[in-house]
Amino acid sequence: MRATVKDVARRAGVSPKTVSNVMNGIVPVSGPTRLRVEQAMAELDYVPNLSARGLRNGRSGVIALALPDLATPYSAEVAHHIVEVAHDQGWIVQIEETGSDPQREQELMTRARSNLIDGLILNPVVLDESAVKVGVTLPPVVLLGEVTQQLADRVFVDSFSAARDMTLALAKTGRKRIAVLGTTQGRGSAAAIQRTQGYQAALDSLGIPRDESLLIPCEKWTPETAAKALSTYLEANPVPEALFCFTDSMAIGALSVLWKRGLRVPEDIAVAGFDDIADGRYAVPSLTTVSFDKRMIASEALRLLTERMGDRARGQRVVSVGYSIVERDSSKA
Amino acid sequence: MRATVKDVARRAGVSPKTVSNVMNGIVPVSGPTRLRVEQAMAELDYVPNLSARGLRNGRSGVIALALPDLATPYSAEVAHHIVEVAHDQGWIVQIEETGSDPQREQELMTRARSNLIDGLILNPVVLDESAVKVGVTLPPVVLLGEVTQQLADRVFVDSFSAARDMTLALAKTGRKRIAVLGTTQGRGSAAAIQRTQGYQAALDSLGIPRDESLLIPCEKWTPETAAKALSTYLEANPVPEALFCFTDSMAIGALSVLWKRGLRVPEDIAVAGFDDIADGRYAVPSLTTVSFDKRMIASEALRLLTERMGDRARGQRVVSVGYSIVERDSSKA
DNA sequence: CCTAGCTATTACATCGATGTAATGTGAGAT
DNA sequence: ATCTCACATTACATCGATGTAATAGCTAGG
Repeated sequence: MRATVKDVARRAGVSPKTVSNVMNGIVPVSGPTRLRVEQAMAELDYVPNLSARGLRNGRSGVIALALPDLATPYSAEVAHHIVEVAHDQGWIVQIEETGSDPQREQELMTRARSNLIDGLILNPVVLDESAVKVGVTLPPVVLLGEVTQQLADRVFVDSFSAARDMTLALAKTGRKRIAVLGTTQGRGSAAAIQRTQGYQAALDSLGIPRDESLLIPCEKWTPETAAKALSTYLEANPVPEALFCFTDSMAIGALSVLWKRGLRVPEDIAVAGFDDIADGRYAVPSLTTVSFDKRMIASEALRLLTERMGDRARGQRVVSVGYSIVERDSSKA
Repeated sequence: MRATVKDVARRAGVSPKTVSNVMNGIVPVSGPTRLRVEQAMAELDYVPNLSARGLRNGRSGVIALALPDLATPYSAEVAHHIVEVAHDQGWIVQIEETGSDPQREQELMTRARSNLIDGLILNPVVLDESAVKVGVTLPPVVLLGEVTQQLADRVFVDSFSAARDMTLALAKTGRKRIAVLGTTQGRGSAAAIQRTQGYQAALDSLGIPRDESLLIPCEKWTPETAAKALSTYLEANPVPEALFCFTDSMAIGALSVLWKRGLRVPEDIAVAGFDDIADGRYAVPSLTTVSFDKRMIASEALRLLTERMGDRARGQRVVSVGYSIVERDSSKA
């Protein structure tokens, strides 16, 4: 049986509350008493019962991190940083996967409190804003990434500007026929929409006419789907001069397809991605991408979350994390 | 304020215990009463307080998953499957990162119970067996992967045999000078040792003399370190005919280096990995690897864990998950 | 019409930690 | 030596859900 405060108290010859006081350090405890208690705790290998503590003070010390799919390199990197930062601050992180299911995203937003959690960091894909009843008091939530509607605190990278800058960078190497991979048809993710618009804004500013046939749709942003989409596209269309993939994962799928077809990158076609995942650096050829500080995203998200958990909420805050265009071999002039 | 059983009870005109009975379904509740209670729960948007429940029955419904580094594609894939399987079974998963730190691995093994968790799935790298005091009652733990000493239930892939088979497969394409990347110097991970031995066993069985100079050490198994190790190696040594990397991640780093040096894969050198991560399929060229069913690992780990959490423990169980050699472009004859 | 023999429901205590309010202990002032 | 006053410590109640044991409500048999 595990030791409780009572056991420690008995052994130290004090009351349970004093043991508690030693642990929390709010109520002062005299030197000798504190020592006796600490020794007793050590001897009994005492570990506080977080359920009991959580019950008593209404806080569990646990935050939830909800991502579409942990196996995605991008999500994995974000999760890694959030877990690390959170642990440094003494938080326990519990993982939820949404599978990009809007309903699941919903549910997590509104029912978060159920699972012992004090707050939620959610990376939504298709959050159906209309479904969130206005006025419903949400638990402390921080959203990661682009969202069409401002529902809660948010940390994001300016996809529009980044996509625009990447398109400009590709154009600067002399390529004019720049295709994008990852546009979506129906109700797409906010990120897809913004990146497409950024791309088009760049073309407009360069005076390059928009060309519908250079938008390669790809609903799911995975290497598999990207590879398939690009293969299909190349069957029916001429090879573009450059290909801007909306994520590095898709770019990796694309590189694979291009190589199999004997197209040389960057000689025949330049390729770029978005996210700067670790594997992009080791892709063949190394991948030009939009890079940003994922640790910063993690720490900012946690800052917003803890602030909201601590104080009363005051309006909705938005933090934009900077980005940079990293040109590697895949887009060499 | 959140609704409690008391509120629901009052609204339904019954006692709190009856509400509890409705939820748990163990004690029978008559039809009409059950209906009234269910309606009251719905109206109040009642969500049970898991802290309180956890306190009362000594179970939290949470298991911890401890991995060296979530950002590693292999870890991420494993985590994904475990989270998915666990959720299907109604478990909440909390993430811990060990950073391959033996002490942290220790701590998690012995103190697991502290963090509201009912059980632990741990993927150790260098678990210093000697430090686990024999006789200390461990919480329910399942280890993933190779371990030198049998400390707890375990799910693993037979690294020795897999490495042997992969080496044989590479040899069958006519290559004799087969190097391995990922051997470790001092106290290496159990996986490193077994894979090295499997490789050597294959050479022995083929009558190929062992060649120390074909063991390329690489302590950390990441693309970065692998790339550096291989670069350094190639400065001072002739190019081997084949390169067996102990993980796909390392293989991806290796492919990048080979490409940069103008070495063609598989014409000049064949490359193989281990783990069958998603990105390997889209590597350039696609990566030959040791494949195994990660979902099976997840579900077996969870099975062992839940069985142990439920019943009394009876001895330590070991589950071996099958593997297969998947030959892709990187090792074409 | 009453009671044995059920079953559905209830009151109460409990899990472990901690806030509250009351008690105990000491030093310093007179 | 006595009385404050400050401060360390304690007893008790509490958080919310649920097991236990007792009770209320019911049907069927006599």
